[in-house]
Amino acid sequence: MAKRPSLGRQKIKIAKIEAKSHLQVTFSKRRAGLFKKASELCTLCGVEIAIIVFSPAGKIFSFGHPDVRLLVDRYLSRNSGESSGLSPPPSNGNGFSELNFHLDQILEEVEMERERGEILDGAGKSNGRYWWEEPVEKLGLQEAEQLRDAMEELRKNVGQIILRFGFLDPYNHDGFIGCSGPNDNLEFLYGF
Amino acid sequence: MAKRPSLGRQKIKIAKIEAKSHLQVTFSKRRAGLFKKASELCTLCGVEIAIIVFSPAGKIFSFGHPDVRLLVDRYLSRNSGESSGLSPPPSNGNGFSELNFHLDQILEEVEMERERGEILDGAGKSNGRYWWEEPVEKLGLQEAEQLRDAMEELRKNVGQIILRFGFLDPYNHDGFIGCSGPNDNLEFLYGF
DNA sequence: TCATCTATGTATAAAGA
DNA sequence: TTCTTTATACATAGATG
Repeated sequence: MAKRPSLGRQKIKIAKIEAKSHLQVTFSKRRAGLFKKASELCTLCGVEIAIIVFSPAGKIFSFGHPDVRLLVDRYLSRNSGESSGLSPPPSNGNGFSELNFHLDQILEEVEMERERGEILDGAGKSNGRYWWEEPVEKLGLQEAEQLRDAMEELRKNVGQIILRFGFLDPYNHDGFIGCSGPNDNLEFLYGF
Repeated sequence: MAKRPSLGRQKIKIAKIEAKSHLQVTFSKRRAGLFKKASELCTLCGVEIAIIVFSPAGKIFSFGHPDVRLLVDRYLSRNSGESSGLSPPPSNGNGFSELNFHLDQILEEVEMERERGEILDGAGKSNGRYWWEEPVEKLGLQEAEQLRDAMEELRKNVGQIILRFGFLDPYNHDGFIGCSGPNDNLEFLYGF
């Protein structure tokens, strides 16, 4: 009788998981599950959702539809009447600033994808500072190169639009309006 | 074989619910479920989570452990600082799904800008559903048209990339991986 | 609207590859 | 270790009060 190939899902107590390897697995699974649920809720009910998760090491994972910062800023402005001062959108008083910020978001996304491709291109080196960091990438090299090229093309396209409208400081090629500087993409390539 | 008192849970397609009463019920249930999942993740893994939900009517629901405002401020300071990274994308453990979601976000942004142009085109009737509708009147019509065209071009560009990599179901123009399109004004009427 | 019930879909804890 | 598999816990669609 009864030699089970698996015990199946076991009931667990909702309390802090102490075993680190176990915690890491659970975190990854449940984080994915949480984001999926949020995504479904967005689609089913036509709502907008932002989720921000800080790991114990202070790393950030976020989900946002249509955009985390957009929703966060709206949340702050709703709850404090005026802009809280912590909220990024620079107010130039002409309406362009918000649009500017918005496009900045797009550019950031594109830039991240482009850099992602570059990272994939070169031998990805893990910084490995934390025990939960997972050094993995599933994209094949060829796919990564294609993606990088496609993203580069897209980025140029966005850049033209932005330049056309004068959204960027012409003297600062790295500096986008809202945020600037290269981002640390390693965080999002490796878990937690 | 007695008659079943209930059919039990039925499988549903993840697409926008059109029936308003049904939508309301689903929203309430799944919102509660989402917050519960977040709560469990906080406890199990010792992470900090903030969730902000905007209903189509603009009503805000939020979850935060330890506190939404605290986490939001931290998130913004992280992302505004010159040294630290930008917001990481949602991490599903699958590289492609992450990328897919990212491109979805980009598409979403572009789509919003495109609609912005259209709204501006058709004589400024602002119903205040989106953040950008307030300052929008300050944009000149000519600028708006330029923007619309540029965004349309960009959108096509993104679409090509996505199709090239097969990220989207070519037969389903609404169903992106992460989230679906922007809200219609239908549920705008319902108070949730 | 809001809670409850039931049957079933889905997420996931553990173990295996 | 990362990905699958398995069995089960949990979430929830639809009906009902």
